[in-house]
Amino acid sequence: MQENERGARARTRQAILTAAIEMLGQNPAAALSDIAAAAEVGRTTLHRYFPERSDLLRAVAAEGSARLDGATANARLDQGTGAEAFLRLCREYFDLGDLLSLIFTESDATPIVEGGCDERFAAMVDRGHRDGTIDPALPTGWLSSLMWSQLYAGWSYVSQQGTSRHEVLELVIRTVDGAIAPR
Amino acid sequence: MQENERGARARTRQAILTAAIEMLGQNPAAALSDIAAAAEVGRTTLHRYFPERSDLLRAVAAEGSARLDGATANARLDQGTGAEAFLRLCREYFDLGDLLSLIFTESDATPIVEGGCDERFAAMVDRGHRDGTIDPALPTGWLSSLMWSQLYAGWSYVSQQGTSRHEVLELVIRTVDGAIAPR
DNA sequence: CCCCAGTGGAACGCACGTGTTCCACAACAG
DNA sequence: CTGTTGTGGAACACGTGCGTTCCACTGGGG
Repeated sequence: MQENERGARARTRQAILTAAIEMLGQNPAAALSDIAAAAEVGRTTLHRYFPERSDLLRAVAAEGSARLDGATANARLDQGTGAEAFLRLCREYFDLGDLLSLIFTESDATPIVEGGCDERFAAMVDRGHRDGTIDPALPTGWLSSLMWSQLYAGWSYVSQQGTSRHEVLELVIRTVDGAIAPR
Repeated sequence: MQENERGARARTRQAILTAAIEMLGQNPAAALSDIAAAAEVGRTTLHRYFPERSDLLRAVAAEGSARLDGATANARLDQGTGAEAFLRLCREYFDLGDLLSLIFTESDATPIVEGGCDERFAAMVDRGHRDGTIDPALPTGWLSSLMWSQLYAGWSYVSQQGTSRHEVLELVIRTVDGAIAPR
């Protein structure tokens, strides 16, 4: 949003956004006072940056979309076989961390993931169907659901169990790999 | 709960419970007035059966556990190979319908699924690990997370997309089958 | 017929989250 | 030192969900 902010203001705004992503991921109905406390700022300060709850939600969605776009770009979806790109994307998205809960839980307005599946994602799946590395019986939409649910399950597994982040990522990759492979 | 209820009372209680499972699955913070409306009863009547919200939540959890136990029993986890039993369980659980959302969303108190994984589930996984039908690299806890996340993704897919219930179930089975198979 | 269990609408007090205003304090640049 | 900037506490009004009480209506069984 405000690109011209510097120093303290930019830092405070970012702290609030980060705390909001964490808290809203755990509970989409989190109170503003809880988000303010998590960001270690007063509720008054939060309202100074985001006058209404909807303003904060919009900023969180924008921040989420930006992080998501960055991760998608890092995955270089147009390189290698379809399945290779798919697994690379999973690895990149897994690093989104707290944001995964938020993306997966988004039943509300201002969606982070654009509806109808990203076109780069669809192109990657098509390539995988054609080069024989992705099971042609699995439609694009289901592959998207599959990926997000596995990523969310993995992230929850990290948060709840004591297993290390890297170890769980390998579990996710292994099961996704098996799930999308042709028979 | 009240086993001695008959006729109208039992019917009303069941209607409220069914509506509560549906509404709470869509939104865990659903208002009691919305649940009452979904059950086509007055809010007063709802309070007459479940004085406090926590009473309703406990009854919903009990009802959910009962349905879950029934489905688990139907799956005959001790028959066939580990993987066969695993997929049978997925088919049975998929029929839980609305309840899947509720089970997967339960971040609150009164959990429906007992913590630490059901012992029958663990025994089935162990058998699958030994008979070579379930990838030994996948621990029991992860297989549980995997199953629930796939079932939830499938159920959401049915609710959102126009795909038929049976068709989606086959997608779930296919991906789960590939995910748990040894390499 | 009357009784009564079951129901539901209306209204109230309460708790909580939200959005707002006002004021006090600390850090820092002039 | 003085004014500006960023902050946060206190208090208020408002809306909403919750839990309660009271009363009127309906339908079936005695």
